[in-house]
Amino acid sequence: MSDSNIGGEASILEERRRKLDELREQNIAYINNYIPAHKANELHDLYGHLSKEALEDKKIIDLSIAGRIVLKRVMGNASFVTIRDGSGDIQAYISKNNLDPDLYKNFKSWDLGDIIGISGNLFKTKTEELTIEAHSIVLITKSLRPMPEKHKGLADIEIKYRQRYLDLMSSPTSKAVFIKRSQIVASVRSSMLEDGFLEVETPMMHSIPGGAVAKPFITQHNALDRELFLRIAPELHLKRLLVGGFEKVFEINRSFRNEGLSTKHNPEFTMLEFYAAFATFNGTIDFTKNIIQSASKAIGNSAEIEWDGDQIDLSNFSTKALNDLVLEHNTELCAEDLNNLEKLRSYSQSLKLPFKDSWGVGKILLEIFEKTVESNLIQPTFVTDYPVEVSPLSRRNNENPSIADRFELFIGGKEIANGFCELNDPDDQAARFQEQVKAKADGDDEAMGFDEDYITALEHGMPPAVGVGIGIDRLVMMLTDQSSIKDVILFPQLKS
RNA sequence: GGGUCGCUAGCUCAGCUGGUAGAGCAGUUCGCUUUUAACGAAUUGGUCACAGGUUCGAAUCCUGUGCGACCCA
Repeated sequence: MSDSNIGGEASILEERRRKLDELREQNIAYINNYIPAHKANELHDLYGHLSKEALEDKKIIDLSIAGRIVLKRVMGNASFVTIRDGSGDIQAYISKNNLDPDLYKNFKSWDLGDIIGISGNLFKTKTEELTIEAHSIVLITKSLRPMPEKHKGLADIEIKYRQRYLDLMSSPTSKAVFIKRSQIVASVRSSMLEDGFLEVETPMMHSIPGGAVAKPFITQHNALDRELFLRIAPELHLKRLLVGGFEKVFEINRSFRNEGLSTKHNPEFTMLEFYAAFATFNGTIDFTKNIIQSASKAIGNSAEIEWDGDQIDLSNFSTKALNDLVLEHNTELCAEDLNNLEKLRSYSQSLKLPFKDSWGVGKILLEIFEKTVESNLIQPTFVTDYPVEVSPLSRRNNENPSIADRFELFIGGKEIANGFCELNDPDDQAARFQEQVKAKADGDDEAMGFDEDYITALEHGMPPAVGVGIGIDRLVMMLTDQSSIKDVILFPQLKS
């Protein structure tokens, strides 16, 4: 023990190592053959409702559980410990009377964080708490480092993310979010499968980044001596599958975008994308709504949820055209202004929006929409009639070729889904790629490249189709009332 | 990139207009056989993020750096 730090961190660790050394000497360190027969919550579910007397009459004996000591109350010759396993917490009563006296003495030196096994009988204390009366106990895994503070838990947000296991072991509410995330993904997946979609996996390493407007990560394939890009979206590969004859496909997996970190953006994030041939635009809007409602139900939410202080009614989705919303939230503009480039330019400058000479009416309109409308769309709203200019992969509307058959879903002021009728005219698609290439040359590093192979695929004929992308991380944030994406991703990207 | 706030014991946090560092938890020791953040007694533990400056004297005031959080772009 170092003289300079008696009682400090070093001595805390040394004290626990000393205890471990004793276990090693007795050959009982890190034992590997303890298989508990029960889980904490299973016992609560089966017996929690019984009264103290009824439980005594039932004589529930020979139970065993294993988990981490999270609370410990020693009273001379008897003690209570709270054990946390994968399912939850349960209390155990450990009395010297029921154990070898030396074992009880050893038990008193066991620490918070140690993983132990307990077997015995079930009873209720005089305050009616379900408790295991221990007849044998065993220290399964010694913990050499102290757990987070037992009342307040982890306050250091960086440790919470970098050492997520500490957060999970000490915060049941944090753990619950990730359980719900899993249930949401499972629900989304079963919505897709039940509707006859085929789950597929397409490449994450692309030769040409495409399918979205974003900066890619660049990586290097050594043997091929070639640059590759981490995908920014799976879209173009999924649509190649429509050409191949799969009519309903989906993928739930990671995409990567090389942008800053924020409470709403993680560089790697999870998306659902699905494509259905011969589907209708309105039917797809309806299906998207159902996916979200089912996922919310799957984690036990009611129709009304709270997100970031907003009350959101998930039973009521509305549909509005983008132009109507822009007019509604910008009373200085009239309908004719929305086709007037000069008017829109001066208006967007008055809002101090970014601006480029190359931008047409559509792009400026979208900037105005994002600035003045988006954050107001608290209740679920499908926004339709997007400009073609900002929808390089969408089919043109039959009546109005300057708008796309496209929708975006906003809830809580945030974009949750993006869907559109897919462009399957290879010549139109080639022209749109050409415009993207030009924008890239003009310095737009988010613009797409020209994907010749994809054009070839379209030339073979892609059936008319509708496709949708749903940001799973944001969906989980919404359904679990989290305001930071870092709280729904187990190991979020952090600075440095 | 700009602004605001933070960094004190292993953990969670106090520490006022400058006077030389505190509590709770955890640890250690003792007592206690139905506790509930168990309790009671004692005790250990600090390069006050780092580097300068002002001052007789700096955790505290000033400057810079690092790390982090939030807001804005």
